[in-house]
Amino acid sequence: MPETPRRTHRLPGSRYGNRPTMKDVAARAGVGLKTVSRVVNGEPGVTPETERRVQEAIEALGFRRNDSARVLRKGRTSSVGLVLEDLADPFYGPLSRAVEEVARAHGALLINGSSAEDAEREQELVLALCARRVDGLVVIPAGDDHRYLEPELRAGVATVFVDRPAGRIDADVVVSDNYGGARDGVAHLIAHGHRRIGFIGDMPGIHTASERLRGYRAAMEDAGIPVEDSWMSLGVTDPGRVRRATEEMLSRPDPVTAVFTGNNRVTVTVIRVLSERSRPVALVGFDDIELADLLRPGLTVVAQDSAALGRTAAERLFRQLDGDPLAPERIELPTKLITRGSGELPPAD
Amino acid sequence: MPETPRRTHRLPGSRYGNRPTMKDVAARAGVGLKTVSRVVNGEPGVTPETERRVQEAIEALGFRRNDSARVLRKGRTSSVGLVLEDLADPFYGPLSRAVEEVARAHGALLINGSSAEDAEREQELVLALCARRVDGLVVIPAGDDHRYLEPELRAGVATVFVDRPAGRIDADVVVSDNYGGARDGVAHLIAHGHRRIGFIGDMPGIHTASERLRGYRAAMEDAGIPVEDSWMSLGVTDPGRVRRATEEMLSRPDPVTAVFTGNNRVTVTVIRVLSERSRPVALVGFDDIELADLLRPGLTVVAQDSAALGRTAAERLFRQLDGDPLAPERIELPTKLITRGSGELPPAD
DNA sequence: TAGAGCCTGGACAACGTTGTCAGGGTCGGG
DNA sequence: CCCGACCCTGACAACGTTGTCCAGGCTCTA
Repeated sequence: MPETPRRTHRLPGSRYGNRPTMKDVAARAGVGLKTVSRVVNGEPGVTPETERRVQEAIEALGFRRNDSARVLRKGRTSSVGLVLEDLADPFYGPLSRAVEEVARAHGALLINGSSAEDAEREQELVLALCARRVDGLVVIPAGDDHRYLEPELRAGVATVFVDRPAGRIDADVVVSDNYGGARDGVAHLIAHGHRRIGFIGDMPGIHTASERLRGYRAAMEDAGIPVEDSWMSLGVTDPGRVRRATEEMLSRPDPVTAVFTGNNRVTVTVIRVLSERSRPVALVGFDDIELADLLRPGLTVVAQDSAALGRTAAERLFRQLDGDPLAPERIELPTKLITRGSGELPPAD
Repeated sequence: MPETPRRTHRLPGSRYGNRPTMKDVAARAGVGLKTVSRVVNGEPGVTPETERRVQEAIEALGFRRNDSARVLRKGRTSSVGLVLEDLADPFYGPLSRAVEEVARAHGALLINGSSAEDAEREQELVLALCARRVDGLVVIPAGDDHRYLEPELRAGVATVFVDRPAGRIDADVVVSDNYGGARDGVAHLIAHGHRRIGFIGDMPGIHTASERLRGYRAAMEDAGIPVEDSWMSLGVTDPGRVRRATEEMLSRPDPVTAVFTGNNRVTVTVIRVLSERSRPVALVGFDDIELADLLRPGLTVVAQDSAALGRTAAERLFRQLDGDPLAPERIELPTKLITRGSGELPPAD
């Protein structure tokens, strides 16, 4: 007695719009399934004549291999995830591109997303990427606790943090020398005769911000200059408040004669404020800015090489993936002081 | 006679680093596979007690659902691909971010890559994305023949082109009003008394470049000014050649008194050249530039809203995905003339 | 001409998940 | 007390691909 045929479980509607599968190709070419697979993957052991027939069928049907199934079988997705703060921030453009180029050289695609500086959103993104089984992760952390990544690390997801270190887990990290860069920048102002130097930066809770603040303090201390609280403005980045903070520093009885700004957003606003004033104020900013050389005076900056950050991180990632079980390491890239005028103005006392 | 047990086909080494599967979770929680699936997906029909046990096992094992398998089963990847020219170009930052935000609002991730203005690389990327079965594609085309996408379109991959139209296929496209913007920009110069106006732009093979050139010609014609060939420099974008072209226009017996630049890379170089000269030359550039207001004179530009391009394209994409079988359409977004000084300089005759 | 060995091709299981369906238990009503 | 309705749970197939293994046909040599 023949079994009653089991009802097929095909999904309703157009699954992938009903794309042809290898089975369809095989049927059309009159060969076996595996032979199609061999042709598609360029494996040896297929006669030219058979290969031609298969190619023809592929062409005719518009077949395209389904990588989801391939991934499921092979266990590798050939893709890496990049989580950064904001894709639209010009600082991250070269970084993303560098990661992409390295990934491309290793045959991998890049999936990326913006955390918008929100720890929860960062975690959500990272875990979504892990669920897709990206081979590796490059993360510019927003939060300060990454223990949620522990199971992933144990499972062998290669991970490299960039720009800021990971929180509460042991992982590779690639950062700029924020401390040294800020120290050099401030020392540069001191060398040009300044003693009352303002610092405007982000919340010290952010690693880069606190390192840069530390560099500022170190340079001042090295020069034997006691720092007054009123010279520092921390946790201030939106244009309105930066403007107010700058004006305050410049309007006191003993105004600062120079300003060191902790990141490019702050720098831009400060330039605007200073350009409205007649008395020249020296300025050195952390992070380079496009067209900085065209301003009058040219903008002196402590530049980090964001492409190098991305490239270094991605290369480290693929070394992990290539099997070396490397001990987590902290890699620090140097910054570069670029003098263009604004940092060389003498104090207007 | 008992069958000899078939050799298991487990892959060598650490597949996904041997991550736990639902089966493992089920075993540990002492429940069935499907029950775990139900808990993971928040489906109804599980008693709180059972759910608790499952959650516990998930936690203990560090289980994370494998989306590759899920995709294979469900036929939707919840991801969209974005192919652009260069992730590092500031013009594309806001565009990418906008696409990402729309995708996020629809629960999708963004996979993106740079074509580096190379048609072959564009195709390679697009097809790789199709193999991953992205639900949709946003493409800034590098090539001018997209017939290779026909099978994909038939298979139901939603596709929207941005910034430039697709070549030789019928598809949605979102572009800026390049023609109108350039015409307005040049007309603005004419209105300020200029008659000898230079144009420096990309190869007319690139759609945006030819449209902007067309706008330039139209404005000149509207004003009854015959255009001399020596005023136009086409297909020139690298700094060295732009510099030479600019200097040439300015050193002839009858030098141009104003320049219209066809994109931001060109604009930047021209600003550098002009800033070295004593005689003021008016300038209007296509594409806005950060800090354009801080230059002296401020830079007058025809600005496109790159975030709006991305947002519009992505929204259109998801409307396609939500089922409306929309007829392919061309959507044109307006540009905006922003006057800041450089375009209002009078001719120095 | 037979046997050994190679080459090509195909059958089949397995990857980890979800949809379908059926079994078993509980509860309430007749 | 029995039956049906309902709820929870799990067995099983299927998604499309690739790795393994075997069969059959061919060539080459003795």
